[in-house]
Amino acid sequence: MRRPTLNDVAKAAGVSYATADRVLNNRGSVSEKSRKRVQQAIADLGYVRDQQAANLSRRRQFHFRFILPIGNHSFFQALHAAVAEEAPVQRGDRVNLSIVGTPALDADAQVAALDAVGDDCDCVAVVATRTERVTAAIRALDARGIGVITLVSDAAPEARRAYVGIDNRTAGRTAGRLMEIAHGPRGGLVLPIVGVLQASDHRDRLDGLHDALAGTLPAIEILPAISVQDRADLMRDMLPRALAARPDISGIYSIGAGNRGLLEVLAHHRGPRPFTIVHELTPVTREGLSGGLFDAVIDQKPAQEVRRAIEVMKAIATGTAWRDPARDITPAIYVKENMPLEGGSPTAH
Amino acid sequence: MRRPTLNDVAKAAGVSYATADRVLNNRGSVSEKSRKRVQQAIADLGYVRDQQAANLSRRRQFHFRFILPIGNHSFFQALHAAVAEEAPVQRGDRVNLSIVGTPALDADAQVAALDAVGDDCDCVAVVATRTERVTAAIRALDARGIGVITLVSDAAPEARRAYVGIDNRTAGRTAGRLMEIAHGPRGGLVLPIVGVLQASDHRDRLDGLHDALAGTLPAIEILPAISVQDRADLMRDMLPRALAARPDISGIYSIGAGNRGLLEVLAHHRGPRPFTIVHELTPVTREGLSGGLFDAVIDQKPAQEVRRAIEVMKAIATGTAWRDPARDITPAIYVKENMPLEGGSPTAH
DNA sequence: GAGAGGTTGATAGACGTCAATCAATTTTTG
DNA sequence: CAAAAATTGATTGACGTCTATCAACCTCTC
Repeated sequence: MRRPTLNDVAKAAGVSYATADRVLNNRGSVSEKSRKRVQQAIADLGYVRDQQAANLSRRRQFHFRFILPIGNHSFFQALHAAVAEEAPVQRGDRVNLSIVGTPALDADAQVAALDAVGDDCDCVAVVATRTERVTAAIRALDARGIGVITLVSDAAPEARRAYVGIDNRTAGRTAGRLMEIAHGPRGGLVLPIVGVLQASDHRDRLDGLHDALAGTLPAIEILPAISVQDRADLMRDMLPRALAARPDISGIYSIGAGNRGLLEVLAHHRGPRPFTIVHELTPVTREGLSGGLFDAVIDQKPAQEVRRAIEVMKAIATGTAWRDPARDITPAIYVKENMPLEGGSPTAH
Repeated sequence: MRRPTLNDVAKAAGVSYATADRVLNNRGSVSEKSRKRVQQAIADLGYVRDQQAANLSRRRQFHFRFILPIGNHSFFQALHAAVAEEAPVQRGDRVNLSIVGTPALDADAQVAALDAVGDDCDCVAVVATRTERVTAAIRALDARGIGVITLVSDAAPEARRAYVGIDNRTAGRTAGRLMEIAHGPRGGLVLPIVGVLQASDHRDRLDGLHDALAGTLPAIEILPAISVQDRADLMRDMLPRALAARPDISGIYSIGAGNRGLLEVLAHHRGPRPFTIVHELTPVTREGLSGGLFDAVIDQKPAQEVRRAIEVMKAIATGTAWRDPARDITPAIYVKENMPLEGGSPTAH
């Protein structure tokens, strides 16, 4: 009934504990014969190393660092909160999380944060911009034996060990598909709103939108994107003019932040309301959904991403295999009805 | 740098290890003064019990049993596969999973499986039908000190410790919202297809659909549901007649299984294709999405549910708090574009 | 057949916690 | 104030693995 220990394996193989250990952790020298017998015994008994005892004995502590943008975007705040919420839980499992904030979009700050990572750190997760310097800093860390994964935005695909986050082009295509569904057999005109077009994730989403709507018949046209710098005030300023200029706008795809402004503009909008898709489930976008001013939210589920990132980092640190995060991290679609409950604290018992 | 141990706490509190231990695990008798000082020291040092060492010492093994329906539905197979896939991973963490299959919808078999659970089992997850007998069996297990959670279908809400799965009424409402989006300013006629209406989850989804479409203007009407017993052959048989009887059907909501048949019927359907929503991401529904015959899939992400279930069971077994699963388990909406990649094996390195 | 090198067995002390025991001390009670 | 009860300290042996050391053995080679 009890699960087999390495001692059981050794007995079954007819060798000493020491030899079984040498095979398991391949150290020392072992004859081919003994190796075979031990491996056979492991297979026969279905032995699985007790990770917890192993970690204890190795006095293995994991130290993972998250380098996250700071800013007043709710999304970054949610990401930050997700990491902070995991920290105490993970501590009980010998995993220590630390967070360093950098100003959003500031590559130099990101590089500095990467360079500042100490040698006691096992793995780093960074939300970075795609820059030569950042790539170099990631490579430098890797050379020091510290794996780096990218989070949310896949900067430095050549240097990072893994990327945990959605594919933004896919997200844009998804938005396009929803637009198409909403337009049905009619044509239409979609206004994309970005933060800055230089941001690769915004560009990717926009490209995805174009992918999805290319060749729809009757045509759903896409206006040139307006850029509001992720700021609600600019949204309040620029969007009404865009809407006035083209009263036939039938869809809005808000690619970045500043959705508080979008919400207000839509609330005062006269005439048929454009079908509106926004990104990230935040207090504002929740409000938009439940109030019926936003129709769909495309979300990347930051809490889930953080948990996934920790899993991958553990795998990297222990040298075990991991599942490709791209497999299960896809943009989620929320409408009013399937929006998850907010917050919620642990249920006692 | 090193994280504090209980020994450090004891020293800081100026008491012996034994006393600190008595406070931590509240056993034995401790004076109020000592208790205060130890708790203060715990807070000061930020001590967190090392779960892994604790489990090791307690020689704590968890045994969790999954009682799952067997059947040729891809969804059940996916659920089964998800548990099987987690098993070896969890073993390394002292968690042993076992699976027992029961014929779908067979309450007696479920009761038998519940009754057969041994005392070495710490917690049970069951996909059960809602029946008095099942509820009684769950209560009996609980009385023996074995917690039971329900999975996928919330049978026995009064007796189970937790429910891990989507709210089916919410799922139905979500489908209704998508129908509304797809119909835009036009009215329409939706045909719901259920397995058996007696199944409470199917009934809930249908109710949800009615919730969401009640009062739409212009009206989206809902036909009486046809029942295909979750069988593709009945689907092939009954659906074409239903479609022929009402050529103005503009939407199909397939609530249960048998979608292979639906796919074939739609492939041969003449005239404008109804907007089609199905449940569960399976090989068939994937095929339907990518081929453009299905428009949306509502999925409950069985793999994620299984992981969540294990987390909750661990919490129940250790007596710690858990987050309400309802918080993050909501029906997912997939369209062609955001459908996750299938399968995928671990990535080495 | 002596020495070198490869292989094996036995053993021991961590790691942090649990669970238990026993003696010593303090506090409470009658 | 003595006896009883409550509290405390000190210690010990698990749990399963890691890591290291040392002696013993085997198989070559020169």
